Amino acid sequence: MASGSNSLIWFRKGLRIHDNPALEYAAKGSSYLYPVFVIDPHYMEPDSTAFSPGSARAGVNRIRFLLESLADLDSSLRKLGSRLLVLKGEPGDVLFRCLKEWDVRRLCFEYDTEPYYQALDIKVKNYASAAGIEVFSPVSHTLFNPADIIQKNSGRPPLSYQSFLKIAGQPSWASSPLSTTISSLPPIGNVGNCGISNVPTLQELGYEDSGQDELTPFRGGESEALKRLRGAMDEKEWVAKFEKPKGDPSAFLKPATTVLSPYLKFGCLSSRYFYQCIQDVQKNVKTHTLPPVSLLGQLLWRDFFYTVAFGTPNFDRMNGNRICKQIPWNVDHELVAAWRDARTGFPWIDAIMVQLQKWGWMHHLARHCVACFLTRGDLFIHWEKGRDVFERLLIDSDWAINNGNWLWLSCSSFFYQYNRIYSPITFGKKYDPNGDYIRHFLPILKDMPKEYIYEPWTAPLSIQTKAKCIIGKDYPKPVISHDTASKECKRKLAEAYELNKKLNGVVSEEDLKMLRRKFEEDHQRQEPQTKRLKNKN
DNA sequence: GATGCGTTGGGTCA
DNA sequence: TGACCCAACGCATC
Repeated sequence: MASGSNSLIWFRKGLRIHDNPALEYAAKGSSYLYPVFVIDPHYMEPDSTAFSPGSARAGVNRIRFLLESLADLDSSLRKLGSRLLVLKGEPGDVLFRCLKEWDVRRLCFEYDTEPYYQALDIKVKNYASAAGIEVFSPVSHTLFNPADIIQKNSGRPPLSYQSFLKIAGQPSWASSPLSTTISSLPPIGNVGNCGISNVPTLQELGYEDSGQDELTPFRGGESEALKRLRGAMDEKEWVAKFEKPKGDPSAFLKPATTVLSPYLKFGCLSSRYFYQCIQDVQKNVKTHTLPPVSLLGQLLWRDFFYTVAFGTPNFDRMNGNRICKQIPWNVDHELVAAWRDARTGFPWIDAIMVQLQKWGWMHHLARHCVACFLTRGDLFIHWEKGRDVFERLLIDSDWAINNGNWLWLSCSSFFYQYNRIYSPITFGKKYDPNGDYIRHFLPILKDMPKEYIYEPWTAPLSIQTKAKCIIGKDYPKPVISHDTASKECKRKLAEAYELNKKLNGVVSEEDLKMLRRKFEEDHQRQEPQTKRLKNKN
C-alpha cells in the first residue's frame, strides 16, 4: 500500500490500545485513520419481550459493560489524537458504506473464529478484495491460532486438554514481544454523512434508569482491566499457588478468581499480555502450580475451547454435532423457568441464579452446580436451554467457552462420568456452612438458622415462622427430590449412552423420541412409589 | 481386550 | 485435611 492513504480499524472484540496488532498496523503510515465500532441494533437495543432487562440477545449488564468498554476506548483514543466513531446498523452494510465514503485503502480488524464473524468476514473480505482494499486481520484474541492446531492434528481438533497441550506445544506467539506501545495516532479525515455518533449511554439506547435494583459491580473497559490485572499480579503468592478447583464458589465480597474473564471476552485485556504477566510472576517464585489447575492453565483452557469450537461444525447444538452425545432431554418449560428465575426451592442453586441475574458473573464452580442441576444432575433439561440463559446474562459469556462448558457439564462431550453429581445441598455447605452467600443473594432466607438454610423445607413450621419465611409461600418448595431425581438422571444417562454406543453416535430424532417415551413410562411407574414415600413422611 | 487416564463428586473415617 | 472407597463413564494407547 502506498504510504499516506486512509485506513480503517474496525473494533469488534479487541477493545484495547495495548498489544493490539490490528491497531498498530492500521496506524502505520496512514494519513487518516478511522477507528470504527458498529452498534448492531439487534444486539444493543431494548427488547421488552425478553425474559430479563436487555436486548434480544444480551442482558443489560453485558450491554452496559460493552458501553463502558467503548467509552474507555474512546477516551484512550482521544488521548492519542483520535476518537471512536460509533455507527449504527447492520455491521456489514455500515462498513461497506464507510469504506466507500472515506476512500479507505486499508482495512484492519482482529480475526474472529465465531460463526457469526466467520460468515460476516467472508462478505467483508470479498467486498474489500473487489474494491482493491488491503485487509489485515491478525489472530490476536487467543494465544494460539486454532486453525494451526487443527492442522497439526490432521484436520481435527484435539478433544482432551492434555492432547491439546501436547499438540499445541510452546505458545510461540504468546511469548513473542507485545505490539509497540502507541504514542499517537493519525488524525481522522472528513467523516461526511455516515451518521457518526458518540458512545451512547444506556439511557440513550432506550434503557430505563431503574431496570434492576443491583447491577454488576464489574466496570467495563481496558483501564479497569489493567487495574484488575495489576491488582491480581501484585499478589504473587496467590498467583503462584492458584488452583482452580480449590477456589471458594461462595466467596462474593472478594471473589476467589481474578474476574478477568469479561475483559478477555471483549479483548479489553490482551491474552498475550496476561500470559506474559503470569509467566513473570512464576519466574520469580520457588514453586508454582501447573496447568490445568494453575492460572496459566486457565488461559490455555480458553484456547482449548476456542480450538474445539472452531473445528467442530454445529458446536453450539446437540443435533448435527459429532462430538455431542445425543440425549433425549426433558422438555419442560416450567422447570426451565423455575431454574432461570431462581425458583427451584434449593437455596444454593437459586442464590447462584440470582447472582447471575444481578452481577452477570459467578464463580466457576457455582456455574458447575447450576449447570449440573439443570441437566444431568436433577432436572434432565437440555443443555442448550441453560446455555441460552448463560449466553444472555453473563457479562463474560463467550461463544466457544460457554458452549464448551455446557457440553462438558451435561456429560454430552469431553467429560462422561455422569455418576459424579454436584449435590445442590451439601456442595455449597462445604464452603459456606453459615449460608452467608445465600443470605446475601436470597434475603428472604436471611433469618433462616444455618441448620436449615440449605434445606429450608425441612425446618419445622415454628422455625419458618420465626425466620419470617414460610416454605411454599414466601420461598418455594423444592421442585424435585434430589435423591430420587439424581438417581433417575443416572439411569437415563446410562440408557442414552447405551443407545449412542449401539448406533455408533448416529442417533435419529425418532430414536430419541422412542427413548424419551420409555423414560416417561418408567417415570410413571416410579411415581406411585415416590408418592407413597412422600405420604409416609 | 487390558490398561491408564481424565481440571474440580460424595461419603466415611482417622 | 487427606486418604480411601464407591461406582463407573469414554477414550486413547498398546
